[in-house]
Amino acid sequence: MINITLPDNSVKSYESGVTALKIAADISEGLARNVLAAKVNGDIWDATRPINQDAKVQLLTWNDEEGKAAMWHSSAHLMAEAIELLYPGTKFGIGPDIENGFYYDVDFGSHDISDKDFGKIEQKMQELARSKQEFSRKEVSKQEAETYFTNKGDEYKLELINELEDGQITFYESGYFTDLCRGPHIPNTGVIKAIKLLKIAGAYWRGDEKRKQLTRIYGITFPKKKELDEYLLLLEEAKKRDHRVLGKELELFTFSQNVGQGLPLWLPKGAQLREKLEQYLKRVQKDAGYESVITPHIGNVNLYKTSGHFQKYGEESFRPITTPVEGEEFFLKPMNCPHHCEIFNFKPHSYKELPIRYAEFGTVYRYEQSGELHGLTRVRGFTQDDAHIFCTPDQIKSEFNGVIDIIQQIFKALDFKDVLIQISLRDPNNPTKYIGSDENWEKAESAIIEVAEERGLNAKIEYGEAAFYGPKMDFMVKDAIGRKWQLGTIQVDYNLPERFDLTYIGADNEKHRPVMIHRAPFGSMERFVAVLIEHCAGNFPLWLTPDQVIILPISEKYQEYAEKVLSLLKKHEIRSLIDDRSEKTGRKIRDAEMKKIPFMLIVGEKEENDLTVSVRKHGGEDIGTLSIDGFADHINNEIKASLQEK
RNA sequence: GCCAGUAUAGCUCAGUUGGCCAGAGCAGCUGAUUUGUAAUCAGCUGGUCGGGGGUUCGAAUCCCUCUACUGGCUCCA
Repeated sequence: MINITLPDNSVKSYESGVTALKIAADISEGLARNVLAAKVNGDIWDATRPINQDAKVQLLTWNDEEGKAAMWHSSAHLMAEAIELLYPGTKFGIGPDIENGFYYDVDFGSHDISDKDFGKIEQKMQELARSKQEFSRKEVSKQEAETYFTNKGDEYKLELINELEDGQITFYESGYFTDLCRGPHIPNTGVIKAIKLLKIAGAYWRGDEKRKQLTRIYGITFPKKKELDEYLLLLEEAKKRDHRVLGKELELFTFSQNVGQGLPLWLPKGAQLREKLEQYLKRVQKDAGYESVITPHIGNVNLYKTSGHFQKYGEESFRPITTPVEGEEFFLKPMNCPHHCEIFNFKPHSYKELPIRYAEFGTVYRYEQSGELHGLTRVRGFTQDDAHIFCTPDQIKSEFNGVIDIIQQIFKALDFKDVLIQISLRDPNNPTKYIGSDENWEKAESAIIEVAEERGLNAKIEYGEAAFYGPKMDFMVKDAIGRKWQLGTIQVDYNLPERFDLTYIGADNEKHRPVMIHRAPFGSMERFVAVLIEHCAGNFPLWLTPDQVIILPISEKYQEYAEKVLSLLKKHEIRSLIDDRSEKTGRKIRDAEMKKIPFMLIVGEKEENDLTVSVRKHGGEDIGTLSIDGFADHINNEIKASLQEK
């Protein structure tokens, strides 16, 4: 007999070999039907796997992340089985569960597959699911595993097996399909009720560009049809927040084939918004001890040879600009740092001056691969809210703190709540690929980690993700459909100070090497605005929105009064406009609502006589009638409050 | 760059298996209307069907190619 401890700490005694499924059945029949997997002493197991010793057991259902994962992973197998039946000879790569659903990488061989084939595959999956195929786990020797897939002729699985240790290999069999798999899986496919294949894409085998590209099919499944419908509706809704859609609707930015791929054109309203953001950050930075610098958009190719960027990126950049002078070449600047290094080198520096902080909204150009371009989030010409801090190694920690203050202030002001923070450190297994002394790296890495701990940041540490020149901390925010985009970044750099021979004179009257910190709280104006649009669905904070107020005269008779209101609001620095079309008020309100203008001021006879405005907020809230100055105070107080409480 | 898909008016989209001068709604323009909290009415303008090449008596529709866009992969100083 063994003791099973359940999450409520109750202990039950069972025969050795009991399964989570059996335990569930003892609690209730319904639970047994819904149990997808189980956590056994912290590991996720099949609900059907025998438990042979005392264990803590937690039953996992669709309501648990791990339960969903087991279901989706099992769905990947189900899809593979359907594909194998429909397209004999297909070879399989890997098929994991992901955040929303699953995928499987497959090599269809001579079959041509597109999304037009989804219906057929879904149908087959449906059919197989209904037959309630059970997943059976089997431990196999490396030899057996190799024999199986050699016979099957699947070189991908053989490659995976080759990297596994004998004694650790398991197969899962369901219906006609046997896969190399660690598991766990759901008891049977019967719980998979709703199936949707979502997208098809090429994916390099093992993520290696030089290897064969397999066909990746993404899908998602649910235990109820209704949940699938809800999920698809959610996706539809998310698409309405897409910054490319809203950017067009709200006239913020556009692209032109004539100008070029990935080169955004900011329309007046977008430019207005961007300027507000820039002004906001400039003020914050001034308070934080930054100095503005301005540098040109191009630089002599030798500058980038010094920085090392030419050697690393020259080939895949915009081609150099030539001049009438033989052999003279310039590069469009792909980053601002080399220019700022030259500014630092303008004169000798004392340790007493450090840290020096040079800030510039610097526009840079990078020839990104065409397939990488994406709205405003990935472009070829963009403006970084860049700054470079030159400091001593001992100042890294306090400078990091200062930059994080700025980033958090910004994210708060714009109401970004789900910010993922990543700390990228050296790969401990590959210490030679980094520049800079161990001592300095050690100092910087521990400073970053300490800062994160002291501030209680929920930061994820990634080893091996550091740049060759230094560790970094990145701030990421998700877009409407859950893609992560890096916005703020703070990077330590030991490389450029070396290459540009940057020095300062220390208290010992000797030359010392400063450390350089690159940082950009927004990341780039383009990407930040894109994510901001998706985040607020185009309903920008009042202080930021291009048009704050629209004045709606009831009829032409009140046009003059409307203009008077406009000019008074202008004096209060409130951005307003008048809808002077010969339309009914209802129509003007509707259009203003769709333009997402925060305040609508309806003016007619009453208002003109009393020198007031009737205020309607975006969304329909009626503020009532206010004097013009009263309204101006109202709006300015609202702005002040929203920026202060942050 | 790679895989798959898409491209019709400023926007959103129709356009059957190739067949007369390519359609709608919205936007725009003109006129009427003078309007009180989410669409007033009428008329009009607007497209070399992404570019180029081909097949055909005939191409928006089929084929090739280029370009751009979408979803992924890879990349991201």
